[in-house]
Amino acid sequence: MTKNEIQEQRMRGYFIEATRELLKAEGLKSVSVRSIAEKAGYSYATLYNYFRDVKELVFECVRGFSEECVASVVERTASIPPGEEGLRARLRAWALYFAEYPGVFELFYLERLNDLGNRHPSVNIIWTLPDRLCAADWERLGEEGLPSSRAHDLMEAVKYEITGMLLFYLNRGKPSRFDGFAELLDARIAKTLTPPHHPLT
Amino acid sequence: MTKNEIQEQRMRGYFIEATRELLKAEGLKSVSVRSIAEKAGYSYATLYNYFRDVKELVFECVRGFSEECVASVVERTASIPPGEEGLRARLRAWALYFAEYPGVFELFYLERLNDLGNRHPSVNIIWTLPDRLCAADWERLGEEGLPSSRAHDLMEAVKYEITGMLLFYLNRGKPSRFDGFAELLDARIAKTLTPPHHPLT
DNA sequence: TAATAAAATAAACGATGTTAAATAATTAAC
DNA sequence: GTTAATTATTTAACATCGTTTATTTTATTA
Repeated sequence: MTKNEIQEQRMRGYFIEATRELLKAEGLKSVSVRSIAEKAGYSYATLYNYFRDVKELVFECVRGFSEECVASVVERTASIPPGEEGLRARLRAWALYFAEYPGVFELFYLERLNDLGNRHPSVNIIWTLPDRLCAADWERLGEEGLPSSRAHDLMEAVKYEITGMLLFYLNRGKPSRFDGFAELLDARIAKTLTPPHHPLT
Repeated sequence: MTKNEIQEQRMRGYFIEATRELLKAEGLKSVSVRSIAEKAGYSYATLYNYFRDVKELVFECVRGFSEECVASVVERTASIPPGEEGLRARLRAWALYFAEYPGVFELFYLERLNDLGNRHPSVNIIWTLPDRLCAADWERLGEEGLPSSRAHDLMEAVKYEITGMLLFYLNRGKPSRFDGFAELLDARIAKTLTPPHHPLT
């Protein structure tokens, strides 16, 4: 890495860090090219020497937040060994990270990235985040006899379901308080992972 | 209704209809107080004589779209009697309405309504839409012996799950094409409503 | 018809993202 | 080490946005 590249990466880092702080503390609504530049200590026009536009900058934060989320989940569930209980706990911790930082949820799932195209790397980071968190749990359940196709189905179901719950809770106030959300979250994870043996008809 | 109230309702209707058309055709990004007013044939300042702000106007469209969605689902599934098959078909048609009109999805689930508060009537219209669509199906399944608590759980699961799927498909390009989404939708509805008798461990 | 009330609009404000021109800082050449 | 060229940064400007205030037009009433 040449001298100029080091400096360039440093400058990008200043802007990215400023954006991260704004996103975490106040959410997307308070992230503007001017507020970022002020926090970074530069003029807002300087930003355009290091990022194509403000959307590129904002989505540069995805990787960092995903790593932070992984760290949060690992720390909160370190004592729980791989398996069914670990799976539930890690899915729960994954969801609670977004409930704690709604601005990160906005960035991951709500913010449009029209022109960046949907092949942007951040989309895959977001999509595969829960899979990475629970890989060991599914592996263990596989060793215990769970077919991998069934594992895949369950993971898909619970991923979509929790994302939908977060959407309603954070964006539509359903449920209105955190307590209600946490309760609902636990109940739904349990029921989806171990559905009762009771056919519809 | 007095003469003035009639005129006021008419004026509100002009703006609401203009907003509806913009939303359906081009999505939220092209909805602005100026574009609405131009389509309605008035100055943009006139809008503020009939709506507190543009968010109030935009959310006034929710009821109309929800009725349109109901009509679409009813029409597409009229021949299917209440029961398990009807349930699947109506949930599918509900999701496909949003896949067809991504702008309506944005309005229903993505657009913030910070200041309007989360007790706004549109939130309940949105939340209960699938319940109203499938009420007869659940009723029939109840008559056939399905416990209402189980029905409630399944409906909750499938509502969150489909919303999550729509979020990923419309906002993150997962899956990238409609075919993939429709296929995934059918598969997930079927699997969630009739999970296999196979415990995790 | 003239005075008054109401409705519609034009003008303006502050904030947004972005670009072009102008200044400051750094590097290269001598 | 001073000057010229290049690069980095900033100021100024533009178009667009939501909203408010002042002004003009339209309708109603005396």
